[in-house]
Order: sequence, then structure tokens, then C-alpha cells
Amino acid sequence: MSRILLIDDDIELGEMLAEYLDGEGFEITVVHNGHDGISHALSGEYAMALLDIMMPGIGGIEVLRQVRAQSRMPIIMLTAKGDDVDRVVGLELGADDYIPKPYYPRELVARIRAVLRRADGGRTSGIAAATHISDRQDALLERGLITLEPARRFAAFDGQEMDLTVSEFNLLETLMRARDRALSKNELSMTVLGRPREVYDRSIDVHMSNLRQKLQQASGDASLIETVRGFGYRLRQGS
Amino acid sequence: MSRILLIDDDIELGEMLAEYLDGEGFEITVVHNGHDGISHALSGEYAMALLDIMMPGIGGIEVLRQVRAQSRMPIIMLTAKGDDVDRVVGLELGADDYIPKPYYPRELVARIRAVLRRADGGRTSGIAAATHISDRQDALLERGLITLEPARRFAAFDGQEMDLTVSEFNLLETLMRARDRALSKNELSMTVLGRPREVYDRSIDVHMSNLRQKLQQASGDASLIETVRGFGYRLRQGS
DNA sequence: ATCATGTGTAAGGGATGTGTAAAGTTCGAA
DNA sequence: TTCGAACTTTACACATCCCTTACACATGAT
Repeated sequence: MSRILLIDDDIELGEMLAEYLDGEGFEITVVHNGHDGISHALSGEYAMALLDIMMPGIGGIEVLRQVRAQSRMPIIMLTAKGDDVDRVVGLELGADDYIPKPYYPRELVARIRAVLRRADGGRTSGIAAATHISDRQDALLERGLITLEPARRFAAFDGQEMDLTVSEFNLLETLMRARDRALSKNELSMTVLGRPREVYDRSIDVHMSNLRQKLQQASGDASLIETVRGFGYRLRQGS
Repeated sequence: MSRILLIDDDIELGEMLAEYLDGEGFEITVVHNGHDGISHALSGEYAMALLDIMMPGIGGIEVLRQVRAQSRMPIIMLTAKGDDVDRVVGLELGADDYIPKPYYPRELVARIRAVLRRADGGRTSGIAAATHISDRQDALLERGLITLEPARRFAAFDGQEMDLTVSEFNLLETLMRARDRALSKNELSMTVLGRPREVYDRSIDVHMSNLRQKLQQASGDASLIETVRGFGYRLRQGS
């Protein structure tokens, strides 16, 4: 599978992301500063790089410049909120895409796939690939009577549309993709909220509670989502 | 690899573009005025041409006319933001595509590939050509009562022409090409404005607001474009 | 039974997202 | 140079969400 280089000084976030991407079938290497980033990127061992713009020392833009001087490898820039970035510089230097933080890992994966597909020989027209956040396989998710169309951000139970918030939607999508595998709260926080779970963080619990209520309202069934005490949650195997 | 002729008076931009396209595997020659553009284009040495509309001296439209008098080579027009598009009816003279500046380089690459593929004689392999979303060959786009003719930059609702700005047109075109898929603001910013969305960037919202007003004025229906909170927008499934 | 820890969830207020008018800016045209 | 259209930015009202807190209840260990 594709080897990916992640250049980001946020160690905790980097690990989380690496873990998640690993689960998606990518092989991730993380480095935490621009200098290592450049040398790794130019080693030729990676199919592409994810590059944080804001880093102490050699910043992302400078890394991009130096890598581009010798390589056309695909690079996706990660930009944190509040970054004051000269976007044009990034574009001119040939970044392949930009993703604003906090990003939802699903979207990140979709973009990675799009970039890799494009780099693969350009058989597919680029802008279309980039425009398509979701792959064909993502067009429709079904578990039991629950239907999700991530591309449309549409959710329904037995044909009846459910009005979900972003977090609830992401939560349900993540649970459905995991099928009947249990997900830890930490994993859910990373995937759903785009951040690691903190110490007395009850956010996932609260979102889960709200999602359960909406699900029950639509389905009448209160037990679609099971609690795994001391760990997390799991979607009951549909039908 | 394909030899491409770039006709653009902006020297700096031309160099940057040439470099980028070179990295994408194209061989680029740049000329900076219409006169040279015509003679190079007619030399028969290029697979296609990128032609800036706004140039001092012999303008892009005139170049297009003169080249078309003797050649059917593929030509993509580059137009600066704010160009009065009504005067660009010269597209009917046979330009193969139209790309607004500032454009995202990879979008340009995608369109170049699309045009070349088409010019190839349709003996293209596999997936691509016909079905692809970003192929600008569609003379006509229809969703419900909305009609778009990208080549002419013409938009109408139920036969009644709508007067849209470049951004509004691009926005509507992008939404229509996505069918009922939801598009994130970031995606829209890249496709419509040619740049990543910045932190407190409300441009897309404002253009969307304006577009909605014009759409409602023409249709009476305020709900053609749906907001997907925390994500972006989507066109309501047409009839 | 008691305690420590985990979970469900209501509620409040701060944070964030959205719509849109209006002011500011840019840039080509006259 | 001035003018004007289109675009961007700012501002503010309003809607909605989400995080935190708080507390009741559940669970498991001792």
C-alpha cells in the first residue's frame, strides 16, 4: 500500500492521524520538523506527503519550496485555523491540495486518494477527482434500515430523513463504516471531531446521547447503538 | 509528450505556469503577444494552445479568429477575473474551453488533458472522456428548469435569461455539475475562485447569497440551493 | 453495603455558522 | 484620470451547535 509522509510538529495529533490512516490501509511515517521532512520527502520512499504549514523552525512553505526544487511528488498542505498564509505562494509552488484544520479524517482520506489517483498516471481528470470528496464506494452506506449518503450529507431511517448535526452525522457515519466493530471514545473523538479526546471530555458521550435520541425517534428502537463500558460504542449489527 | 503553446503577456505568470506544466509532463513554449502567438500556433508544432484573452495589441479574440481561419487545433481561453464576458462571445468562434483566472493549476491541467483527449479522436482508453464531470464539452447543462451553456456563459431559468457575474456563473455551474452532491465551501472556493478558502473568508457565502437572490427572482423558488450547515451547499435535486 | 469509576442526559452559555447589507478595494474601460 | 462593475471584507443580527457542568444512576471491586 501507499507510503505516506506526515510532516507535522503536533506529536499527539500526528500519532492519532497515523493510527487512523493506518486503519485506512496507508503506511504512515511521521516526522516533526521541517528539516527531517525535507530529507524524508526527497528520499523517494513516499508516494506523497502531508505537510503542516505552521511549524517552528523551517516552516511548511519553505519545506514545500525545497522539496519542489527537486521533486514533483504530490503534497497536500494542512493549514490550521488562524494561520496567516500566503496561499498564492503555496499554489505557485505546486501544492496539490489544501485542507484546513480541523479536518475530518474522512475528507482527508478522500483527498489523499484523489491526489494519489491523479499522480498515478493522470488517467482521470484532475479537477473531477479533487471535486469528488467521496469515492463511488461511499455513495451509499446501509446498515439495517439506516441509510447514509455521505456525498449528499443525507441520513435516513427507513426512508425517513433524519436531521443530524455535523457531529451526529460524522458519528453515525463512523459507526456504520466500522460495521459491528466497537470504537473507542478516543478513536471517535479523532474521527468525528478531528481532535484527540481530553481528560474529562464528555463531548462524544453527549453527541452519542443526542444521536441516540434522534435515532430512536425515527426508529422506535433504543438499542441500535450499544455501549461498551470502559471503552466506547458499537453499532448493533443490522439485520 | 504534448507540446503546448502558451500565449500570455503576463511574463511572470507565464514562467510560473510553464514550470508547473513542465512538471506535469507537458512541453511548454511561451510567447508574450498576439502576433507571435498566431505564427507559432500556425506552425503546426503544437498539440494545443492556451490563449489569454486580455493582451495589449492583438487581443486574444483576434488571435483566435486568425488561427481558426486556418486551423482546428484545440485552444483554451484564459480570462481574467472581471472580464466582461458578454464580449467573449468570440468563444463561438471555436474555443474549446474557457478558464477563468485565477485558476487552480491542477484544474488547468485537468482541462488540458480533457481537451487533448477529445482532440485525440475519441480513441481514448477506458473510463474517461464521455462520462466525466469536468469535461467542458457539454454544450448544455440542465437541472430542473435551470439551463446553463458554459461555452456561451449563458444562464437561464425556464427560458428566461439570468444575468450572472463570473463568480455566480461558476458557482452555479459547479453546483449543477455536482448534481445533488453537497460541496464544501473549501471545494467551492477552489473551483469557483481558484484559491483555498481562508479563515474568515465569506466570499463564497456572499456570492451564494447573490446567486440565490437572482435565482429566486427568476424562479420564485427560494429553496433551489440548500445550505448544509457546517459544510457547504448543494443544489436541490431537480424535478 | 460502600466506594470508585463510568455513563446518560438536561441545561446554560459561549462559540461558531449563516444571511445579507453596506463599505472598501481592485482593475479594466472609457 | 475617473468611473463603474465585480469582488472582497466588514459588520451585525440571528440561528444553531457544542462544550461544559452537574447530578442521577449503573457497574464492578472490595
